[in-house]
Amino acid sequence: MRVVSLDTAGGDAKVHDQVYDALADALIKGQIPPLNPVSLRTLAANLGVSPMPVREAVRRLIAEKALELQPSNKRLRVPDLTEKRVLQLTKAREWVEPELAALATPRMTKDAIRRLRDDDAKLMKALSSGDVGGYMQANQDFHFCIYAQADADLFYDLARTLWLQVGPFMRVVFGRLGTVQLPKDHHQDMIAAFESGDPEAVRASMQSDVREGMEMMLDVIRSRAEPEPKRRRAK
Amino acid sequence: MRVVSLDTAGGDAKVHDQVYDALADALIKGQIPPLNPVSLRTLAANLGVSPMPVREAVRRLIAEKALELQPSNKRLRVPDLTEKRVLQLTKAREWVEPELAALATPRMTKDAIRRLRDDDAKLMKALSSGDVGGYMQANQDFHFCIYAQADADLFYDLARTLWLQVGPFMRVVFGRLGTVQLPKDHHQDMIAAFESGDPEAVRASMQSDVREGMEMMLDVIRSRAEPEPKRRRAK
DNA sequence: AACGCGTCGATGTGATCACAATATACGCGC
DNA sequence: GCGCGTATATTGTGATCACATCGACGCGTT
Repeated sequence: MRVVSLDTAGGDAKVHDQVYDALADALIKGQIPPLNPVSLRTLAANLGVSPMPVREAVRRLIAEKALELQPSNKRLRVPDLTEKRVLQLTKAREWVEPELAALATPRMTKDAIRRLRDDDAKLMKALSSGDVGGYMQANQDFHFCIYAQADADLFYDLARTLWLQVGPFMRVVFGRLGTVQLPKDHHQDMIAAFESGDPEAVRASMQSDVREGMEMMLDVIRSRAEPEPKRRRAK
Repeated sequence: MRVVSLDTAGGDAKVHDQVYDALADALIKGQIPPLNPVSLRTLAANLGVSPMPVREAVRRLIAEKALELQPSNKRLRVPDLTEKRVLQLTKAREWVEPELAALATPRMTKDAIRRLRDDDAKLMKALSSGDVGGYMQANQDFHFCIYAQADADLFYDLARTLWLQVGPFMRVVFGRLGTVQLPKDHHQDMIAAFESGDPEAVRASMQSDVREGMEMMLDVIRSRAEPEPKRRRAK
């Protein structure tokens, strides 16, 4: 199964941007597991383009730490997460995402709030049916629907790069825990806070939401004495 | 005068990394003014390499928003700063850099503090002699000497990308204000706080330092009704 | 002298070729 | 059967070529 594919919609979009979007999407959804090797030519062949635009997309993802180049050998792969790194990612997410949510609060439209309810419904549905992919998609849609309203592109992009780094690991977390024992999210509280227009309540809900998610990830990181060296190759 | 040059030291460092370092250094020091056009081939010729590694370095800098591609026409240039963007950069810097300083506090070695004193001395010297380049260099050394001690690479890199974005504009600020009427920095307070090992005092000093610098920048942004369309080409 | 239009040059982008370095697979010897 | 060295394949990197597109400049006309 190919986990990456090109969006063949727009005609004049740069190829390397399409490749970037495809790769970023696959990463943020956790479709490419940590430590999974990636090669320029293989990707290029799968996407039906020359290695050139793939190089540019990959260079960009490396800059965002969504991919890494192994030091001695020069293989390209999805980075692994250390405990130290998770703690930093947690701190960063606990700052930007509540900030974005607070900024978005006075700008939330009725339509956006409706989309939030819709996304949360999809999320609950995916949760009860054990659909990990659907859960991650709905959760991502929920959060970034909020962040898009904040009108703060620098913070938005920062949040994006942070999700790009935690994405591959979220799938691992669900693999260990399953969707059954997920703690209750704070989406309902958040929606209520949006409707009453209380930025600080929104901020608090978002921070709890982020914190609890990252605590789960931290537990998984700590619990793996040694990661199984089994590597699946996503092609 | 060529504002970018390759570090010809290490032999096995990738060329595109050297190009990146050279460009990033020039940008962070404000040696390339905002809106200054940049071209792959010109840079490649100046650096004595093929356009290929320059493309990769530039792609990385675009990802970090240190360079931008004009939308309709496809020229490459140093981004301009809007008021909205400065406000976001201020918020971000006021969070990461005090955080880094606080993290660095218990890890500060005698040697690092000595370097701080040294950098601050250079800074004062450059200030009194009106040496803008020397001032920016010393200020950068001072801050990143601290950040390097924090042992938090995610935050460190974030601070770096933020400086990359404000760098070109700092030079503009000094061009408007001159080095004479700079407000007193908080470097002395900070050094004292480091020596007494008080993270919160360090954090407060750093935040004031960042805030006042960014307020100066914001004033300059606001004061320019229309920027002079005069563009110098740095070659 | 001012304006319009066409040409030329320069730009970013993509494809292809070449190369050194390394991982992987294979086969030989023990 | 197992260890190890060699050979092959694949990797990322850099250079060069080709091309569509846009800006700049100059010439011509009014």
